[in-house]
Amino acid sequence: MFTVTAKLPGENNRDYSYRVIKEAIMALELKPGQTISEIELAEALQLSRTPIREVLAKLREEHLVEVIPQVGTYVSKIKPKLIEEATFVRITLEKEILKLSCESFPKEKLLQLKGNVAQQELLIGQQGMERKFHQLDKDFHYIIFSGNNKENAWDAINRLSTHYNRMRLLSEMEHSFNEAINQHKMFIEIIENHQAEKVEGIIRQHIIEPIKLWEDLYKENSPYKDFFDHTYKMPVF
Amino acid sequence: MFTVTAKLPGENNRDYSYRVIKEAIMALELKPGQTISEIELAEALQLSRTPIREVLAKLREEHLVEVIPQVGTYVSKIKPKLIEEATFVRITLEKEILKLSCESFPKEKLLQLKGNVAQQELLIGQQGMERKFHQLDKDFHYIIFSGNNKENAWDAINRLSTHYNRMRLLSEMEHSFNEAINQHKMFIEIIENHQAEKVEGIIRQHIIEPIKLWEDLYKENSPYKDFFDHTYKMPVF
DNA sequence: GTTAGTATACTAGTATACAAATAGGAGCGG
DNA sequence: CCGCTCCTATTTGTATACTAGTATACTAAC
Repeated sequence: MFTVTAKLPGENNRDYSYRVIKEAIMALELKPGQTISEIELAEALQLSRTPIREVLAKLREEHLVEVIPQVGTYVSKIKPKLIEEATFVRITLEKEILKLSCESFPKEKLLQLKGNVAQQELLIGQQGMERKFHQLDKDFHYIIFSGNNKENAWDAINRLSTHYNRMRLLSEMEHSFNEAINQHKMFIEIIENHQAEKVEGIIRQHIIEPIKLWEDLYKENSPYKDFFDHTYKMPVF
Repeated sequence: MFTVTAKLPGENNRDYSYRVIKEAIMALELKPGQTISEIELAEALQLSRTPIREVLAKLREEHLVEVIPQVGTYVSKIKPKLIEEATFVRITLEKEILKLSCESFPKEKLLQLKGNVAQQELLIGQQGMERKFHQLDKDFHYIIFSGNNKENAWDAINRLSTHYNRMRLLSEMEHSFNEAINQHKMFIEIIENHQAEKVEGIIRQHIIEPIKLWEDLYKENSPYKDFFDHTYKMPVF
């Protein structure tokens, strides 16, 4: 049904199944709109329904599944409205965080940023490294927030970005991530040289770029058409 | 143990217990640091542990309870770091939303805002109306976000504001909310007259004002001292 | 008196049995 | 052939029994 990785040490069954199921949804292995029953999941993970139910409750909070009582559970289709709101929140908060970083930023975190980008560059030209790159990308932005002591703010963004990130995966499967890496380098430059005036432009670009072509994925003749919830109007960027 | 209100129609046991337990925590009826066992809660609500467990998992996500396996469940103490992050996120996002509102805002929502403020004014001078006022206050800000189609952004703020809001309740139990009502009126004025340049000041004031005196609550000789988690450093405003 | 070991009671984690509600199809009457 | 009714299979919702880890109070040895 989906990739079941090994249970990590110190992980209880709930945390374990949360990790595995969420990864499957975010990697589009469990497809938007697909039916998933509690029993199916429990059997796939060799567990009882109890921990699975608690995981589904959590995923429902993140808009990743929808539960209809006595009927079934579905993977949420990608909703344009949630993409738009995530975009708004990310741009607004990340702009402010980057400006703060221009005033002061811990040296140690700056080193972490550089190390992270170095790892990103190692992936250039390789195939099938999308998931690895996405993890590094998320780490990169988390480091910036953490350098400003705003870890929970990043968590809030992350929870709201589930639909944005799934769409981004679709749109990047056919594109390279060179551009994103260059932008990350510019982030570091801006922080190091205190160029707060450059923040506005680069942030907007960095966040909107990956989803600019999303109309192609959304429209009638796209193979991914059914992944989207068409009951919501498509916002314009 | 705590106030158990009646079950609303169409509410399943999980939604019901979530509402009741969260209200009790947010109203400080269940005190920060207090132990609450699943069995206790189940008995108080006349339910089994299953729905209670799912509620506790949800509340843990919102940083409202902490679960230590095989030991117990506690109401989270108020953490300065979470207050600071909530303040940052609220100021940043709400500033941007109010600026957007200056460009355009639905007439119908503007009427809702005015109706809401009218209700707030009816509470002036009355005692014990803190909870009612807080509900109206939350509604007021929600209406603004909803007028910009950013309902989920508000939800994200709200989830992050659980510690901010509990502290605010403490600090307002001895103060009036006249000032807040006046600020709400100014919000409406700003939107109606497109005075984007006034946004910055009023937002900062509105969000920081209620927690300015919080050092009094936090320090050694305060009766509420134990409500706070002193392992975190206190940020400065 | 102090300390190490042990029994016990309490906790959350998990599995399972049962209830309630819905959807879909078989069967029947028109 | 169409439409209605009822039954059944399947789903999530709930309750309960069991497992395993933890803290604590008690006991016995030093």
